[in-house]
Amino acid sequence: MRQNHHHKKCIKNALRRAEAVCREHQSRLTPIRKKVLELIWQSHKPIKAYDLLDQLSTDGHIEKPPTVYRALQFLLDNQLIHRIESSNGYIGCEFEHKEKDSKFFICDQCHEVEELHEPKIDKTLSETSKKQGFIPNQTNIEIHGTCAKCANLH
Amino acid sequence: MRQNHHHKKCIKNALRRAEAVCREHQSRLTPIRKKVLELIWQSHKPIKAYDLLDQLSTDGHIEKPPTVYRALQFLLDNQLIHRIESSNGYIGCEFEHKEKDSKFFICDQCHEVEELHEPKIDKTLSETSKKQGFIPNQTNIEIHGTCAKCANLH
DNA sequence: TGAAACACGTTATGTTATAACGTTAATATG
DNA sequence: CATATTAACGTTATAACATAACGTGTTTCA
Repeated sequence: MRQNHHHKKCIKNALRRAEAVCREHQSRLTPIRKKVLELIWQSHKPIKAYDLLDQLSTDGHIEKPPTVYRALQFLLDNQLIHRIESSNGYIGCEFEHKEKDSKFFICDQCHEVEELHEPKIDKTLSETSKKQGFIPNQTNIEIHGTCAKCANLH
Repeated sequence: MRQNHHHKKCIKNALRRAEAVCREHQSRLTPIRKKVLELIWQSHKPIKAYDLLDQLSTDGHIEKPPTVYRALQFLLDNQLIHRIESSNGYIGCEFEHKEKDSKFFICDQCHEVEELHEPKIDKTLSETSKKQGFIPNQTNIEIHGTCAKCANLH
């Protein structure tokens, strides 16, 4: 797991933030939504919709796709998770953003994902947009490669 | 169409480049691959695999998915096209790159896509990667928004 | 000319996602 | 508090995107 951090804290933080956001937006963190968010936060690797579906299902009851896709949409809309386009996966959002941008380093060895926030990048991109007369609404950056940890293992 | 350019020239250029690349790589621009590349270059909007499939099919003969996906894979491998991850579409590659990176402005109004090449961005991203100890292999940037032309129409 | 590699045909299936409509639960309003 | 309204969820079906696996034809080249 990335840099020995206290992962339970991550989950707790995520839930706490989710509750705050929902309070603010006057929306509801229902049991399904909460459960999906927790499952996503089990790791820093993207998880797929159908894997979530499996984990939501029990012997007694198999959840159907719309259940999980609706929860995912809710969490996306509230900026609590991100979608990784290049792998159809979903990952917890590490920061509070105003913008809906998502910017990641994605390790192709261990599959961990790290969100990046580097004002310089935002600035450069926004300059380039301006130069072209393009009005950006949502920026996605997905950088595939090898993370520091995997690189150090050779 | 973007800035009244000579679109037939685009297609011709693309084909010419494809032939050169294939010669260089000792690979073959077969009729199917060529046809797919031409279809992709019919516009500067991403086209989807199954739309290509429809266009490849005739009254007499319906092409099957592997046909088009194989051609797409070939063109991707040879950096003649890019995949737009956020819309499952394919678009002609406007520049000769060494890197497999793909960076786009995507207009959500008219759906035209413009490839961006801005060394400053590359530089900033590579600095940020270095700082994190991340070794990038492939970078995808997809900036959704409104293009200059659509913005000027209000 | 025949072996090897490459490209394509074909069938089947896997994976990802949404439409549409009915039911239940939460919230707001008189 | 009753009931209207909206939000959330259940359920069925199907759409949209993509690949596995295996057979056949074509090209290349020794």
